[in-house]
Amino acid sequence: MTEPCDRRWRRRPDARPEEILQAAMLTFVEKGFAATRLDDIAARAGVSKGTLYLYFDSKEALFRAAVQESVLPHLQAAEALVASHEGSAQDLLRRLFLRWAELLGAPALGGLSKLMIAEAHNFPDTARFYIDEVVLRMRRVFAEAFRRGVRQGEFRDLPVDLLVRELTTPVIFATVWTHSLAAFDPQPLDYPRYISAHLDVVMNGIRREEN
Amino acid sequence: MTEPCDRRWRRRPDARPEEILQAAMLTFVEKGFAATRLDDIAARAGVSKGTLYLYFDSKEALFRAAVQESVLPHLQAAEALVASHEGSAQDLLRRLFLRWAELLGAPALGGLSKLMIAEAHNFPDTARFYIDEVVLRMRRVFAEAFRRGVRQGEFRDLPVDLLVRELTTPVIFATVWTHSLAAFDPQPLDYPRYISAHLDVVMNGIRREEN
Amino acid sequence: MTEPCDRRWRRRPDARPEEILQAAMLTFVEKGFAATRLDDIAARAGVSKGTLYLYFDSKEALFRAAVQESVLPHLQAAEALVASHEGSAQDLLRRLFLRWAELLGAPALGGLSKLMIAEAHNFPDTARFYIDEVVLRMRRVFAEAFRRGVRQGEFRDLPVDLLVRELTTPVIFATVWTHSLAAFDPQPLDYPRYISAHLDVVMNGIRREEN
Amino acid sequence: MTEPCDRRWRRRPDARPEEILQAAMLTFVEKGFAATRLDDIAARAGVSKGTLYLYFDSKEALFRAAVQESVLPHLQAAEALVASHEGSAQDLLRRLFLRWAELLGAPALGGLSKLMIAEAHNFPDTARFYIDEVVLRMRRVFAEAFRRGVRQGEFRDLPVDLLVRELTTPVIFATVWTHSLAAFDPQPLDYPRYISAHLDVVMNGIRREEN
DNA sequence: ACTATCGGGACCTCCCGTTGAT
DNA sequence: ATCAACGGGAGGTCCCGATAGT
Repeated sequence: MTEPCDRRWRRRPDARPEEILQAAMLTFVEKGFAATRLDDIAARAGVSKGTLYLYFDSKEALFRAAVQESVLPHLQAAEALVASHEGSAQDLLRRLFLRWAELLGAPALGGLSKLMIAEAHNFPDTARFYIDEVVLRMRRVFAEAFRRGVRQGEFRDLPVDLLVRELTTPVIFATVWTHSLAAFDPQPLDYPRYISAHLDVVMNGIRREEN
Repeated sequence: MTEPCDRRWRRRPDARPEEILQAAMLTFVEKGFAATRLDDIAARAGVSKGTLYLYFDSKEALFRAAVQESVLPHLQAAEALVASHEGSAQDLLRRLFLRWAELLGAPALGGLSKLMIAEAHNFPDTARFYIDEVVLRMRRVFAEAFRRGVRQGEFRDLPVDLLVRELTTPVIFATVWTHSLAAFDPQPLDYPRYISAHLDVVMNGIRREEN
Repeated sequence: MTEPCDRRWRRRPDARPEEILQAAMLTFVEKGFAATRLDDIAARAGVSKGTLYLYFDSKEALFRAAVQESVLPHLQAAEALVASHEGSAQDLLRRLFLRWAELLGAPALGGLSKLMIAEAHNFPDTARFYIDEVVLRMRRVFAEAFRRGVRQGEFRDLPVDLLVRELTTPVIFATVWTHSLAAFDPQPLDYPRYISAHLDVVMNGIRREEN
Repeated sequence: MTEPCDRRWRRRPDARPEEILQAAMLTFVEKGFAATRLDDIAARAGVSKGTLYLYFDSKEALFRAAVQESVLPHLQAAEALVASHEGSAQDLLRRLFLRWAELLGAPALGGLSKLMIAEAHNFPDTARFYIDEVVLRMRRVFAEAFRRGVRQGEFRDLPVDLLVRELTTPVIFATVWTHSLAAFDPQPLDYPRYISAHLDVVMNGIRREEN
């Protein structure tokens, strides 16, 4: 009966913080912390500048919240996948990697690496959090998948730390590049093909030759 | 009457712009464009803020000049090396790569990649310049060295573009990481060993098997 | 169906404005007009900020109402006492003074002097009201008591205006001091004793010597 | 030769801080801390708002500096007068009192009492400083003059603390009143006459009857 | 009547670019 | 050429008053 569309604003009971965080993350990724104005974030979130302060104490608090909220859910999902997976380690590693690479391909999460690289020096606390709770945690997830493959006789017994880096670093760099200089690069990167090729190389390199 | 040339305490006016550019580059790399204040740069260069405006029209002009001045000389040196080199392509490629990697290991130049990645969106013109006059130009230098090796029968005939990327990308990413999140990473990267190992892998992969 | 009158947990709506005014006065006295936030008042009154606007049009209207409401009832009581008193003028003056001093000793009314002194410049209309309807009216009450004593032969025939000031000024200042700097004064003021002593001095000074 | 008057601004090498403090004190006294805008102070001092931050870190720092700078010189002068005075204690006390009362009659210093009374609750640290370094210090100066009179047989041996309060309190209150509600009081106070009369009463009350 | 939520705007703070002066 | 001092203005922060909804 009622037509709420005409009202100047409607209450969005619980979606507001997430919408704001999403808008904040996108803008921080694009411009960096110092260059983004709260007006930008507010406009993108469709709210007023003052509204931001109903949910976050300061620009910096908003920054920290955006970083944390954008990664933690996916990390838990990745850990859950490793814990619940039954079957070959090869399959687990493939699924883990492809899902992770797909997430990093999306703007919000993909730009996060670039953002943290750019702002690490200005926000050491957040950088520490990012290293400890995102980078190292993700490395542990992949390492566990690797080790499981070794235990099950699928993979060769290689140094896990180096393997994890070998697997993840190119993806992260491709993501960073995509969200920064790729727009000006006349020799663009075909991300999906790149991901797929890289995965094949690594999987081929670690598979145990069964003769 | 006065002989200013001999006095140690007298800075040669000619050196001023370079000192300022050096200070600017270091500060921009650390904090990013928006977060660095001109007073920071001036203090680091040992001059007053007003002095900056004797040599540069604005903060942005100083940014552009710092980016350009920090790379152009080395690019010319690299191109000259390729042009003047006599001997095996293997040797040329090794020298080229190691010199380049060494330059990127130094703070001023090493942070440039991180800086451009962080600010590409805010300074599209400078990003375009960086891509065209630094990235592509460097790729051409390596590509030329590759092709020479193929012509001379030292290397296999592989797709040059991919080889160049394969060779350079890990170095750039290591540099970016070093100037950003590496300070918080408990699993640090041994840069020289990493460079050396990477070079060996690539050189081994492209060398023509002579049986 | 419902019987709201008997339920203890149900605030009587009639009391709301008074509770708000009380909270407003206490907060204004503590912090001054500009430094008190409407949220402070609302929290102290146990209501939401929006509720304030059901009873008062603006922060300034609330300020004016708080000033007026906190004094007018007592002024009427004082005038009624003078009008209805039968007996000696000495007794009237004593009772008038002690009751007045006791009122000013309470936080709500005592801080009013301080508040008006602090805000007179910012609220000339309210200051004028305060002078005309509080200060001068109170002076008239005391002056009437004085004059009655003179007429009845109890007091000497002294200039009334000066006597009123002599009687009231120290009390007002003690009140102002109590609500401001007294908290930091290592030599505190014993208010009741001070009041009593002051009254005795004045009464002694004006009493007609009957020899 | 040069006509500096036409220039948009001239450097005021050392007078700037004092000019700003003077302007700040006058504005704070008029409006209180929260209601004065830095624009007001800047305009009154004839400088830009940004210039204030060349000399003071924040609005609060400017407030504290204004309070301290406006009283400390006069306190030192008062203490020096007591230390250097030769002659009767009566003369010393008269000169001390009249000079002090004259200072409090001027707007800058006179309004300070009102300002501290109004803001004591919001700035407890500054209030403590004001009590310890201004109020108590001034009381000690007067107490010393009293005691000297007692020692020299000029004054009766009365409780010094009470005498000091008896002497100073009416002046302070008159000052406070003058800078606040006096503008609206139809029965104004003749300050010089009031000061003189009050001094006579006290001097008469403490003088030793020599029969 | 009452509250949660929000828009709008003022003010403090800070920093870029300029001016007066050496 | 160099710098201290300064104007101007933009952005973060905060709060009053208004709105949607119960």
